[in-house]
Amino acid sequence: MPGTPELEPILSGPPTEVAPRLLGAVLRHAGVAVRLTEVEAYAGADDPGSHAYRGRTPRTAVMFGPPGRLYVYFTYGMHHCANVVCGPDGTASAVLLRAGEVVEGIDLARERRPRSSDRDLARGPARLCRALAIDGEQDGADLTAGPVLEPAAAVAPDRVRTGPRVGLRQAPDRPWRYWLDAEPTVSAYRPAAPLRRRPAP
DNA sequence: CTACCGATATTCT
DNA sequence: GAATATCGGTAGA
Repeated sequence: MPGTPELEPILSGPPTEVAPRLLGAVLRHAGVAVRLTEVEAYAGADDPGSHAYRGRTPRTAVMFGPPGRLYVYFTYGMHHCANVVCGPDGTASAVLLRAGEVVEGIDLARERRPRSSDRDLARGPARLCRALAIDGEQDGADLTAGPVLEPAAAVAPDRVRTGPRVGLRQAPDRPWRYWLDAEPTVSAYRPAAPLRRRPAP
């Protein structure tokens, strides 16, 4: 189809290079468009924080496939989160879409997240999926056809900030979270949940 | 704002 | 049995 963006140059290379390229890009699906303001890199076999670290499972199969697809997983028994699978091929690397700003279809997004402020509509990986109506149906979707990813011009390097990934106990030393400075839609940083003991009987 | 808690599929121990 | 790439509600400072 004419005008379809060419994703290959954007998604080739290690996830730590792909992630900052995705900042400012727009993901469109089901009547809503979100401009990405925060992402995280996951490097597959060498990365203890990655779902792919212990090898392929039914859940993670898409990450082991070709780049340019969406990896959607279901977690905590109720939420979906979306990643862009990137290259090089066979490495199971991906970039988690953590947050963004709704730039189109805001009324639809408000319907999908009724008690949310506009700022919070896509602030957090599961909220972003809800606003875009992304769920398990989109796992493995081609990003030039299903949910559509529209790359942005590279943002100024001094607008990109990095820090530790959110909610991970593993590999906290890798500052692989990337976000745009001074964006209100960037999600709040939360360290990994501490171990919680079962209450006494 | 921080802190806790419940919901509960998938995966691992 | 227990942890997890989370969120929304509630309670409190």
